[in-house]
Amino acid sequence: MQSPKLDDVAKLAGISKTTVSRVLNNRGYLSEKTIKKVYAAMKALHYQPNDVARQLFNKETKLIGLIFPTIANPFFGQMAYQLETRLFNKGYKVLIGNSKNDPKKEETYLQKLIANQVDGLIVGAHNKDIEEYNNANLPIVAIDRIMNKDIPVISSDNYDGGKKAMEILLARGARHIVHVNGPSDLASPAQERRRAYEEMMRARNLPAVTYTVDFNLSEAEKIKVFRKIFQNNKQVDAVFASNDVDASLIIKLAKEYQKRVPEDLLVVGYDGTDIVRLFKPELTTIVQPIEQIAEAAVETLMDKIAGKETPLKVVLPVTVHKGETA
Amino acid sequence: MQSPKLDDVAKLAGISKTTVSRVLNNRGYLSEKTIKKVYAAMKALHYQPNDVARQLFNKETKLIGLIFPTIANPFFGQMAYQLETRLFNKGYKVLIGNSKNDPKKEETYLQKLIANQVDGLIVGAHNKDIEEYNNANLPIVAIDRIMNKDIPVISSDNYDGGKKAMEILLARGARHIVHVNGPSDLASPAQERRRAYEEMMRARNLPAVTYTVDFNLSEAEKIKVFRKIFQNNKQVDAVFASNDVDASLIIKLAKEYQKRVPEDLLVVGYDGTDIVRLFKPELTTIVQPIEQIAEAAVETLMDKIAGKETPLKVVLPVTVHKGETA
DNA sequence: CACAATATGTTAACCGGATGTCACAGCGAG
DNA sequence: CTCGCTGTGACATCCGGTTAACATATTGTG
Repeated sequence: MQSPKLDDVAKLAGISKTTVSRVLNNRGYLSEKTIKKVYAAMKALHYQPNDVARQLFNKETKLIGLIFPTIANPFFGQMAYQLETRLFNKGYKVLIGNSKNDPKKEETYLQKLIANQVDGLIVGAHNKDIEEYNNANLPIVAIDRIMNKDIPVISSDNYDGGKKAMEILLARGARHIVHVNGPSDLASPAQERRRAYEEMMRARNLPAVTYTVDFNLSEAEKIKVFRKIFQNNKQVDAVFASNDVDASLIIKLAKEYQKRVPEDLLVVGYDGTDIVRLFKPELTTIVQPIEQIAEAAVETLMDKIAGKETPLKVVLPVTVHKGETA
Repeated sequence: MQSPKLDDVAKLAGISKTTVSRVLNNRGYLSEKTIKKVYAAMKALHYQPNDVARQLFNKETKLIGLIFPTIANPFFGQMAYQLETRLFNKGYKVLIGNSKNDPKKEETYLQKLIANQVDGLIVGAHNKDIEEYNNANLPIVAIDRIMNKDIPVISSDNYDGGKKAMEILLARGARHIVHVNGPSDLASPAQERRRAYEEMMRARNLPAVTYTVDFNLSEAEKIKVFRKIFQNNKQVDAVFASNDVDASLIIKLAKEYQKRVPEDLLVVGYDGTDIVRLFKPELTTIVQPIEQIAEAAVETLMDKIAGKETPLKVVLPVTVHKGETA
């Protein structure tokens, strides 16, 4: 009851294994008659070539590994979807790993993917100090994360995103603006938003207050941090959040502290996925060009796999989704 | 510059290939000394065993294929995340495929996954008439989709979900309730919601009006259908939607037709993902127990892989998230 | 000292398919 | 008739690791 092999097909078609392989791979001289016989036999047996055997011989798996914090988050979910679609069109399959909360998981994932001989890797996970990437003799592309000098980083224009968010808030008269960002020791281009925030505050002689939440924190833990925003900054009149999930949590919390949005508190989010724009159109947010990022990541990875030179940095423009929260 | 092999490790450790393999697989008699030597050599060479070669010999890949319409949708994104997490803990990797809009893509995906020798499959895609599943001599579990008599279906209690939604709407005095569901020729347990809807309407001598939208339709196409709800049912005072995305679209449209939610129009959604409850807490929705579904799907699949008998149907309870839209 | 248990090596087959080399038959063209 | 192209087969080797069979060397134990 086990699956048929090349030999079985050959026998049924009354020809040799070699010729069947020739048909499958379109090599050498072949007559119409044999080709038809082979396909008929394959159909009759429901023959599916064993890719594992091919992969071993060809040293190419047509597999790409994806490592993200969690595809349950709409930003990464949408990103993974876009990447998968594009990779599929190029004949690749996608092995996905969620590393959230767990550098160890990221590490074992990386090992497993390498062991599984993936042809390349696209990484958007948020953990620190993963040594293995350096020894991974493998085409890698990073999304919104700086890994090492050899790995290309695809990201949106985080500085401009920060600037745009701040311009909106300042134009609406906010002065006590609080910023939320990831840990500053995590090398991520998202730190550029912080730079934009701090520079623009400083230029106006306003105090810059940045709260740090690790992306991997649980909702409860994040809320703990966000409470401090309200408790320690009575005058706060605006928040520039590092993503839309955080922005939503902050808006939820605002009610508890008797702050109406947007009357008493302006909020700008970040990411602007389709899902947020559908579910929470009132949220003003900086929209990352997910499709373009995915496109650039795949193209860059394909180039690396092909052995071509690639830019080490691709920066794509952001846009603004104007809602009512700012 | 290519990756080291078992033989290289053996040479460096000054022992034979066989012994290294023994160390790796923990078989036969081994001395502490050799074990250490082997690990030292592996570390020195950055040796990673080639799983493809192992897979070929063992006829087991530790790969599970996932086929969903699109993980960009929060329901499937969260589901995929939960599945992946559980499968990872059991030593499996996950190959993911988004089949949206495209029966052909589902078919080629299925073929590719089979060719890649996945050990099992979890399918939640929404296409019709995919023959290949029948010949796929492979452990398969379906989520919210009826495939054939041999494939177990994991789903939430759709009839009860429909009933709960209707009870909410009827209790709030709605009488002209419109239902949105998937195509009735698609064999899905979600049709049970429609049955609950129609039975409860009929029991009250109310006209049952069900609109059909294929899950795979684009937003623009869906909106076209939803407009008809308002155009053809001037008296409509409630909508029971088949998912939260559709519910959101309908709420958006309601404004255009001068219907306030919930004063003029009640809306109940379906799925109740974490993301919706965060971004749109005001939406009343039937919450599917995603974690439990994922758990049951993985357990069932593991049993099938182990050759055990499994139930052909697992039904899990739904709950209600009470917002303000109904 | 003999015997069993422990530790390691050698060799070869195997997983399923790809590929290169030879051999050989049929057939049309020159 | 011979050359060269077309079509097919037989065989061996390779990909990288696993495993069974068998041999051998080193210990420890009664």
